[in-house]
Amino acid sequence: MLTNEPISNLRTHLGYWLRVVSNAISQNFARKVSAEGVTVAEWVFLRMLFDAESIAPSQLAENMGMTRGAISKLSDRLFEKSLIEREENPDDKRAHTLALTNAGRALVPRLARLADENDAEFFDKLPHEERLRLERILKSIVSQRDLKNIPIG
Amino acid sequence: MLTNEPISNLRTHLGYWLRVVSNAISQNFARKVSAEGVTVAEWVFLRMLFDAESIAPSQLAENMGMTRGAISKLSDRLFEKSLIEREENPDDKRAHTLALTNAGRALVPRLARLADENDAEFFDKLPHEERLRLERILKSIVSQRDLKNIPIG
DNA sequence: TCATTATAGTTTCCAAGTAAACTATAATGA
DNA sequence: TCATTATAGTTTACTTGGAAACTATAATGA
Repeated sequence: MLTNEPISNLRTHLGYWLRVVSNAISQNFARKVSAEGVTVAEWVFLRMLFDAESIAPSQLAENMGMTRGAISKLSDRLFEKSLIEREENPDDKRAHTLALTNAGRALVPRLARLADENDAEFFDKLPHEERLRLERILKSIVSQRDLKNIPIG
Repeated sequence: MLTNEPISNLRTHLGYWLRVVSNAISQNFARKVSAEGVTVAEWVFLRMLFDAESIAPSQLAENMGMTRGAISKLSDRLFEKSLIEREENPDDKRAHTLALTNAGRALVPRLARLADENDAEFFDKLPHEERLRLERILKSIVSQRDLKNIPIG
C-alpha cells in the first residue's frame, strides 16, 4: 500500500444513509401513486400546474430540474391520459402553455393525500422535535449548497 | 370542494427535502466518479467486491437491492472495463463467482477518496452534533422500517 | 431412476431519463 | 431589410434499470 488511509466503508457516509431512506420513501410513494395511474414525476408536474394555473414547458423544466426533452415526453404522457391540455401561444408560435384538465385538477387532491400518507408512514414515529431538527438540517444544506430544483432521477 | 382539507404543497413533506438533498449528493458523486470512468452503481459493486474477495452475482443483487438482470448487465460493463473477473463454479455450473482484477482493486481506494470528499462537501459545514443527530435519525428510520438494501434507482 | 421443481444467470422488452441534433419561430443589428 | 443568432419545443440515439421469459444445471422425491 502506498497510503495508510483506510478504504472507507459504504456505511461510513451520511450520503449513503440519506440515499437509503430517500429511495425507500420515493419507492413507497411510487407504489402508492401508481394505483392512481401516475408516476412520481407526473405527480410533481401536476402539482406544479395546480398552483401555476398555466405554465410554459421550459419554465416547468427549470422548476423540476429536468431537461426540456424530458418535459416534452412527460407532457405527451399526461396529455394521453387527458390530465393536461396544451395550447400554442398566439403571440409567439414557438411557445406553448400547459394547464390541467378538469380530470387533472380532480386528481391532484387525491395524490396530495397519498403524499401526506407517505410522509406520515416514514416520519410520524419520530418525536416532533426530531422532525424539526431533520427539516432544519436538510434545509440548511439546501441553502448552503444553493440547491434549487427537484432532480427526479 | 367536497373536503376542507388543503392540498398540501410539495415543500411541506420531509420526503421532498430528503430527496432534494439526496439527489444532489448522488449527482455530485456521479460527476466525481465519472472522471474515473465509473458510475455510482459500479462504485457500490466494486466496493462490495473489495470486502467480499469473491461473491456470487445473486448475492450481490441481494446486497445491492437490484435485480439479477441488472447485476448481470453491470457485470458485463465492469468486465469490459477489465475491473472484475468472472469464474464458473466447478461444483455447480450454474453458479459464478465475481472478483476484482488488480486494476479493479487499485481503483477502489481512489473511488473511496471521492466518496469521502463528496460527503465532506455536503456535511462538513454542519456542526458535529448536527451530523450525529442526522445520522441517528436516518438510522432510526432504517431500523424502524427495516430497510435492508441500497436501492440505487 | 428420472420427471418435476428449484435455482443461477442471461436475455428481451419496456420505461423514463439525458445530451445533442433538429425544426420552427422570433429577435437582433449591420 | 434580411442575415445571423437566440429561443421553444420535439425528436433521436443512448443509458440504465425492472419484470418476466428463457437457458442451463442441480436438487428432490415418487
